[in-house]
Amino acid sequence: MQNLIKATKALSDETRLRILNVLLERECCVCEVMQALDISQSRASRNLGILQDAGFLSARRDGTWIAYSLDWHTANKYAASLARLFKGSPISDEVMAQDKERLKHAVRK
Amino acid sequence: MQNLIKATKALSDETRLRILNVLLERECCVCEVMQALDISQSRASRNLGILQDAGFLSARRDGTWIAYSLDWHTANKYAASLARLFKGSPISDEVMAQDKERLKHAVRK
DNA sequence: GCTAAAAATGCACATATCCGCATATATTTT
DNA sequence: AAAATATATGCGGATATGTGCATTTTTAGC
Repeated sequence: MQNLIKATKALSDETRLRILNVLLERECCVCEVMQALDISQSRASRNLGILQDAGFLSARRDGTWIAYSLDWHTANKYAASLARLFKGSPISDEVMAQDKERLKHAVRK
Repeated sequence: MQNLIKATKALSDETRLRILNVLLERECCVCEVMQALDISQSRASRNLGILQDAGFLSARRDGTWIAYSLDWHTANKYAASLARLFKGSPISDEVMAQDKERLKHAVRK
């Protein structure tokens, strides 16, 4: 039950849904998430951490960067189901659209 | 997006998951939920209200009682998907099992 | 209308959550 | 090893959430 609570709690936040939305496009490092969502570094990092802890994301180091991506084979089966649900019916929303647009121009600088 | 947040927030609480668990068995009034979960009246009522507001439950008056049940045709499509997910892989858990056991002996008194 | 029973709600309190700011940690490059 | 860059985290403050207690609201039966 705690796995499910952790997964749904992770999804019940606008910032984190927006992060999932951009990660659905492609893997991102913290600095790209910052740029796409136009939020602070600590905010991006913390929320990525929460999503990872809940089982939604996997991370791999890529040089100086840490690339986060959706984890479709997570140990948390609830996170897996929820992520597939999210992927299946992505949110059409002005904010989400803007995030994706900014993501196109996000760079690892 | 707010609908999804409301739905996942509603699910991210142990009490409310336990309520859904017993409602998966059969429709219940507040006093039956109280007994099944062994919680206070206000706690049962409030959490039923939150689940209803999020689109998971429908309520109908039945005499003195108000019978709550899972709403499979809710307007909140996210709640609908999540409820089906929950139904599809119910939580096997000692607490949940106890709740269902107590539900058997719950009465409208 | 009055009483009894079920359910909802105002209030107060404890705890949890989210964020910005500043700082710490980790990795690469020189 | 020092500097630069990316990421993580401790801390404090504002807000949100969950609950119990007491009270109010709603309905049924008389």
